[in-house]
Amino acid sequence: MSTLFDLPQHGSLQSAGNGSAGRSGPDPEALLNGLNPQQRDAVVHTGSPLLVVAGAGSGKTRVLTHRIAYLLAGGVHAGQIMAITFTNKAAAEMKERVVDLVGRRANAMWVSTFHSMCVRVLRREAKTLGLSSNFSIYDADDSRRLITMVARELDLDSKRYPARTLAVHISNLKNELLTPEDAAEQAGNDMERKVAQVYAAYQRRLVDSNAMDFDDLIMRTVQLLQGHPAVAEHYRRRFRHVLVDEYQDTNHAQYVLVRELVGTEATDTGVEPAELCVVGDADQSIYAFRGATIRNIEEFERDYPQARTILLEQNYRSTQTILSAANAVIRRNPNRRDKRLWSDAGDGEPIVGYVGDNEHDEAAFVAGEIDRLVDEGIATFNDIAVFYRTNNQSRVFEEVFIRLGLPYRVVGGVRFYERREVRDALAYLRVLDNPEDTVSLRRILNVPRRGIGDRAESVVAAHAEQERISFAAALRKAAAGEVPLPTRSRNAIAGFVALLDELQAVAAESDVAEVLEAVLERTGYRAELEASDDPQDATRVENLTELVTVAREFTETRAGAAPTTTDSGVDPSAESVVAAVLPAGADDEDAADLPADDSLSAFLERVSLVADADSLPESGDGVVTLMTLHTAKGLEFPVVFCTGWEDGVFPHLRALGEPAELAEERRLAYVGITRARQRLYVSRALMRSAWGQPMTNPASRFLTEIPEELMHWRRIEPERAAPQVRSTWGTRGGFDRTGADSAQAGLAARGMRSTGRKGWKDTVAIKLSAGDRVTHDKYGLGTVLSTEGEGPRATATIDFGSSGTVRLMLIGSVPITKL
DNA sequence: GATTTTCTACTTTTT
DNA sequence: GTAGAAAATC
Repeated sequence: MSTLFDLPQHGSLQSAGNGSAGRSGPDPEALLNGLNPQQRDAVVHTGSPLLVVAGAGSGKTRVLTHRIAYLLAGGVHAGQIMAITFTNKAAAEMKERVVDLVGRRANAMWVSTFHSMCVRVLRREAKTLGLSSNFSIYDADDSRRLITMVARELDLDSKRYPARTLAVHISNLKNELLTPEDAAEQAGNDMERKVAQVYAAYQRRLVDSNAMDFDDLIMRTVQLLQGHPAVAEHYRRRFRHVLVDEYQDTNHAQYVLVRELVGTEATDTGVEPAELCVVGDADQSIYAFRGATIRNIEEFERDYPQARTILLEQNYRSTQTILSAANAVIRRNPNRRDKRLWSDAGDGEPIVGYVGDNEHDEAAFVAGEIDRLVDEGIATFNDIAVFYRTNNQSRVFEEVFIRLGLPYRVVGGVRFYERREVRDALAYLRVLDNPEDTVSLRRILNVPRRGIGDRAESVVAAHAEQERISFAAALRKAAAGEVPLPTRSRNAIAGFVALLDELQAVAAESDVAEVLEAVLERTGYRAELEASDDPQDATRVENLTELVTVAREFTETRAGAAPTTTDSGVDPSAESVVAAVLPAGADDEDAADLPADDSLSAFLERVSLVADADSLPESGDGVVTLMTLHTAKGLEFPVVFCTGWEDGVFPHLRALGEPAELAEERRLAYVGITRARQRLYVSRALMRSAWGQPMTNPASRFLTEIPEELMHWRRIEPERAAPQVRSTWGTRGGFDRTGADSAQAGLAARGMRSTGRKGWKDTVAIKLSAGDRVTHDKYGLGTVLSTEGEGPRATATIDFGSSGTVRLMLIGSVPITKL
C-alpha cells in the first residue's frame, strides 16, 4: 500500500548508494541525484556555519547523510568528521546510511550521542582533569538517590524539598553550566538556597564516588575544553566538520560544547574554526522540560553571524490534508518562524474524527477501525500506530486489543534498564567495577535482605562522614568491629563484605556474564525471587536471565575479532535489548583509548549510555505500535491514531495555565499529526477516569484548531452535551444554564460527590486567585484569569479553553474544584 | 530489623 | 489505580 508514496526520492537513495560504494569513493555528483534544490544546497554548502531548518518529513536525514558522503567524496578524511545525535539509534542509523553511500571507510567517523562523545573525551583526558578514567556514570535514578541521601544528611524537610524537585533544579543548573558556587551566589529564595546547598554536597559526593551524572558528562567536557586550550586545539585540529542533528533539542551546555568544539575564531597557532552544520526544526522541540532551549536554533544566525540558513519545506511523507492540519495547528504558536510544509502527493483522505462517550468507547472505535483497515487490505498491522499523551493511557487500548485479538506492541513505559531487579544486579557489577560507587553500594547493602537495616546503615554513613572516609571504607571498618554497632549488625556487615570480596575474586578472572551469574547465585538474589509466589517475581527472574544473555552477547561480540558494523553477527530476531548493547563500530582508530581490556567497565558504560534498549520494533513484526507522542518523534506510519485529544489530557493538565508549556504541547500535536503518511485519525472521549475518578473533559483546543473542511467526523458529541451518568459525580445533562442556575445544579452534583470524599462543608466556599487551575462540573478545566470582590460577592473570571471564558460567582457551592 | 499499613501524589523522558 | 515512601506494628 505504500506505492503512493514511493516517490523518486526513495529510489534514488538506493541507486546512489549501490552505484557508488566502491573503494575509490563515489562520484560526488551522483550523491546529488534526486535531491531537491534546497536539499542540494545544504549538501554542497561549504565554509560558513549552516543551519538547515528541516520541517517534518522533509528529508533531513538524507541531507545529513548525503552531506557527509559528499564531504568524503570531496577528499575529507572520515576521521575529520564528527556527527552528533541524541540517541544511539539515530547515530547507528546515520553511520549505516553513510556506509551504504561511501563504503566502510566511513567507520572512522565519530558518530555518536552527545553523551558518548563526552565520555570518550573525558576518559581519554581523565589525567588532565585529575580524575580516574573508570568513573561510573549515574543516571537519573542514581542521582536522585544520592540527592535523597544528601538532603537527609542536611536535615531538609522531604516534603518541602522533595528529592525529585531538587534533582530537577540541580540538573537545570548544570545545563546552564552553573557551579554550586554560582548557584549559591545567585540564589534568591529559600528553595534556591537549599538547592545550592544540596548541589554543593551532591557534587562532592559524586566526586568521592568517582562518578558523574549525565549532566556532568557535558558540563565537565565543556570545562575541559574551556580550561585547557591545548586540549581544545587538539580536537579542533582533528575534527574539521561537526554536524549536529536535532539541534532544537540542545540545551545550553550542549550549545556551548558545540561552540567550543568548532571554535569561533582561528587559534594562535592558526587552526581555523571547523565547519559546522546543524539540522533541526523548532516546531518539533518537545523536550524543553528536559532543559532543551529552542533558543539555540532560533538564534543560530545571531550566534554565528556568517551563518547560512536553508529551509526545507517540501514534505515527502504525508498527504496535503495532513500537512494542512499540521500547519494550521502549529501556526497558533506565538513567535515562531513561519514555515509551511507542502507536498505534491495530493490531498488524500480526510482526517477522521471521533468522539467517544468514554475512553473505552474511544479505544473500541480505534480497534474496530484497525480491524476494518486490515480486513479491507487498506493497511497491515505494521502500518498502524496509536499515539497517546501519557503512558497510562495505553491500558485501555491493550484491553480492547487483547479482547479482539489484535496484535500490538507497546513501546516505552518502564524500560528494561529501569526495572528494579535489573538495576539491583547492575549495582552489584558497578560496585565490583568501582568500589567507591556509594550509591550502588548502598543500594545493594541489604538486597536481598541480609539483616543490615536502616539503623546500621546510617551509623556507618555517619561514621564515614565523621572520619572523612568513604562509605565503602567505613563499611569495612564496621565489619572489623571498629564501629560501634550491635553484634548482629556487625556480623551481617562482615558477611556482606566477605561476599563482595568473593565476587571481586570472580570478577578478576571471569567475563561479565560469569560475574553476573555469580552475583545472582551467591547473593541469593535469584533464589529469593524463585521462592516467591508473587507472579511479578517470575517476570523478574526472566528479566535477569535476559540480562545475562545481554552480557553474554556483549562478551562474545567483543571477543570476536573487532566487529565492523553495528549489526554484524546479531540475530535479527534477538531482543532489541541485546542489539542495543552491542559495541557499535568499534573499529575506528581510537578504539585503543577505550577501556577495551576491561570488559566489565565497557559493559557498564554501554548499559548506562544505551538505556533506550527497548527500541522500536523493526517493521515486519505484524503488530500495531502503541506509544506516547514523545516516543513517536522521528517515526512515520501510513496510518496514525492520535487519541485522547481533550483539554487536561492533551494538552496536559499541567500545561493549561502556562503559555510556554502550552506551546510545547502544541508542538507535540504537530509532531503527532506529521507522523501520518496517508491516514490520520483524531479522537477524544467525553468522559475518562483519571486517578480512579471519572472526569468530563472538553475537546482539546488543538482539535478545534484543525480546519473543519479537512475533517470527516465519524461521530460527534451528542446534542445534549454530557450524557447521563449514573455515577455519583458529574453533571446532569447539558442544560444551558446561567451561572447562578448552574451553581444550583452543581450543588446537587457536588453534594453527592462530596459525601463520598471529604465531606459537605469543604465545598461550600472556594477561594481562588489568578493563575489557579480548576475544574468545573459543566465547563471542564479552566484557568482563573482574575478575581473580583470579597466574601459572598466574590467572582472569578475563568478561561475554560474551548468552552469559553466565564465569570462566575463564588458563593454557595459553585461546582468548582481547585486543582 | 522486618513486615504490614497507611499515605500521597501523580506528564512527557533522546542520555 | 497504583507504586513508592513513610509510619506503625510485630
